Amino acid sequence: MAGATAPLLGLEKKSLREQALSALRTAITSGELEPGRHLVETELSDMLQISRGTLREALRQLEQEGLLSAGPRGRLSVRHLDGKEIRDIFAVRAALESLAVRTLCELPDRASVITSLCSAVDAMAAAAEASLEERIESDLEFHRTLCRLTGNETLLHSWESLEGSIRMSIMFAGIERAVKNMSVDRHHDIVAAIETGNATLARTTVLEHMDVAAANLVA
Amino acid sequence: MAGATAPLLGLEKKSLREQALSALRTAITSGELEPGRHLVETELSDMLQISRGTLREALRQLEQEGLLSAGPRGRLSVRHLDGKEIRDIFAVRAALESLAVRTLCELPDRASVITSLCSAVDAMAAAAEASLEERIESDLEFHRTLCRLTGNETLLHSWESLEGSIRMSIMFAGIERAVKNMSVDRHHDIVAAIETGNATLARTTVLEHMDVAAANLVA
DNA sequence: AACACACGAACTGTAAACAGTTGACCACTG
DNA sequence: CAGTGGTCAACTGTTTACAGTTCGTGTGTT
Repeated sequence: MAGATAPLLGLEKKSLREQALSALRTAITSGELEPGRHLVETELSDMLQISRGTLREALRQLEQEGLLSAGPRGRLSVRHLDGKEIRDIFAVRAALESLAVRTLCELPDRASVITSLCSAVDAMAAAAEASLEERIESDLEFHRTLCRLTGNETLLHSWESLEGSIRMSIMFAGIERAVKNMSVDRHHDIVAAIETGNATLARTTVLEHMDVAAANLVA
Repeated sequence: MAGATAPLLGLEKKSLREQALSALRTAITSGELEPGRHLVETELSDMLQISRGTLREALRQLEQEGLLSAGPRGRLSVRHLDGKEIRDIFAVRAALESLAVRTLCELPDRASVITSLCSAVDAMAAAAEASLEERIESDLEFHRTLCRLTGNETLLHSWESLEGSIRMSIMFAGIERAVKNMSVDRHHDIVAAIETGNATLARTTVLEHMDVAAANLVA
């Protein structure tokens, strides 16, 4: 997804490392691996049916994504988030997304951008009655799209580096609380603000959205 | 540096992986490994005197830091930056540091923060006549301190993830150009803005600083 | 009963070997 | 001479084995 090879054919053969990465990410952000839990390399490599070397590469990546925290002797454990950290994460997220909308506002032709964003909002609306997980996915997809459309690869990459932490925040706070932030209207406001081209307005809208989201999560 | 073990004693025994990481980072950001160059694992592991397994862990991290880009079949090469990417990187950096100063402005007791920042500026002043490399270091140290003092670990981590890219930008543009941004006055302005507690002013000061910096680099 | 020491299990750090795939070079053929 | 098929070397993905370190545990002594 990051700097991936173009899948010329629909077939995309993922390496074992990537499979392990996805599996672990899911396990952590779903709470299957509870926060604070100590991870034993041999245990995991047995569980995932891969060798330790391969596993360690994946663990390094998760560590950098902030899903794991390193203990005294290189011992890894699932990161534990408290309220302050969640607020911190959302503050950084707000800064990034605020840059995103500002950039989008300054774009010469916003028409195609608006179109893409609208379809993302529509996807959210369509998922409104779906499972909680799917609603979260469509919400994150909207915000990721916000970053992607800027064409700023660094911005997108930074946001994606934060995505794991965001998911952990949601998991930690409980999905029910998180879904309160998924209002379609609220997201439509963001798109509308971008459409006007008023960077200040767009920025304010995003910052408020994030403030509310963080407040809902830690409340 | 990131989530490192507390070095209870001054002695910090770095693992081979961390040593390799530093060595590679230095080699890349110094231009010793020129942009676009293909990296061969066996070659590097020979050069660094470490095994491939250990090396690969370090490479994953560098990849995530944006210093390496992945080619067709997992082949890594040193990332090549163009003008747009440099501007993009500095836009993200600006967003992060702007959050930093805003946070610092809202801090209850800014006195100790100001003290720390002043000593960082003093360090820059002291290095004003030193080598170009040292001036760059003290400059980056100042900005890193900005993020660290907020107490927002996520912010600091995000900034550090970007640090490699920032160094590459500097290298790519040529150190001589980069040093133009190192004016002590300019940094003192930032500290002064924080001292007033005026978040808007502080933010503006940082954004301008970054704009100028990016402009100098790609000019 | 408390302390000291030694043994042992559990893990991480590191190295070396194996397997599979791709791309290039070269000979052979129409 | 162009095109084709095949062999070979280079690299990455992955696994297995080994070394070193730390922490707990149990035993023996005072």
